[in-house]
Amino acid sequence: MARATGCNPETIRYYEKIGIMPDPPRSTKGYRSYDDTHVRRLKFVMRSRALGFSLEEVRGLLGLVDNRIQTCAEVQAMAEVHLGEVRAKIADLTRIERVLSETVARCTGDAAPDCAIIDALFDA
Amino acid sequence: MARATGCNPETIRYYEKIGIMPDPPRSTKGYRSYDDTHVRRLKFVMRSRALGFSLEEVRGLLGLVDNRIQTCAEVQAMAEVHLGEVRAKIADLTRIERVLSETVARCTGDAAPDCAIIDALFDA
DNA sequence: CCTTGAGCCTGTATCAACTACAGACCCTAG
DNA sequence: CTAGGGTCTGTAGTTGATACAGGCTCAAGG
Repeated sequence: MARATGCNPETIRYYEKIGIMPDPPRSTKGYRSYDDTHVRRLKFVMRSRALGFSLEEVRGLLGLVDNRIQTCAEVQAMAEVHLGEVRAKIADLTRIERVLSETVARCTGDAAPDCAIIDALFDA
Repeated sequence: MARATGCNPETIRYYEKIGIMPDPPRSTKGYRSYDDTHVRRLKFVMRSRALGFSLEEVRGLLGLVDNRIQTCAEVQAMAEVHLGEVRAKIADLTRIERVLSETVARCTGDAAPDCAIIDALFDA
């Protein structure tokens, strides 16, 4: 399954341990054997993670999936909360980017004993 | 010092433990006593952290400060590396934001048994 | 047939950057 | 004199994995 999905084997076992992935059936020697429902579920998890959902959020999404919900309103609500968080992070980082680039721009980069960046960090 | 800086006391002790802050002198009863060089240094750390520098990066900056560097080129280089990382994170999150908002927009939010978001996560 | 290398198994430790206690001590105000 | 807050040390928890250690199994090559 690691090869099929590109997911690290240890990460798959980790997902199993925390209950994101179900305990799969085992061979007589104890080896896990997966079918494509597992692969499908793992890909769902990986895509959700790639969109920045936390594992707890993924757990919530999977719970909705597993319970064969009748409306998609809950899913939409979760996605919108997450979207808000993503936008907040972008805003934070953009502010940081602005301050940092302004500060770096003030730096001459030469052999001067004073450094504008250090000064800014000390005296901002 | 926690009150003076807004930094959590346990965080200050943590910074001391990992060597970001120096071991301060102690009162006879073992209480730490700080002066304004400590406050100044802690504020430097807090500002650096607020700009997204990791503690290792902060350690590097402080090392340059402590060693009374002759040029600010090194500081500038560190800041530019960090600025690149910040910009990369913004790009990542912007991509996530786009995909997520497109997906959410496709969701009707009504009582339909199919959810566009879940489908997208399964079949993207 | 035997070895070698790869993969799998469990369980534990590690990372960043804190935060949250437990259990003890101390200090000040009412 | 006591009640509350703050401080002290040391340890454990958080998120999302990743990295072993030590052992087992399996397939291919010599």
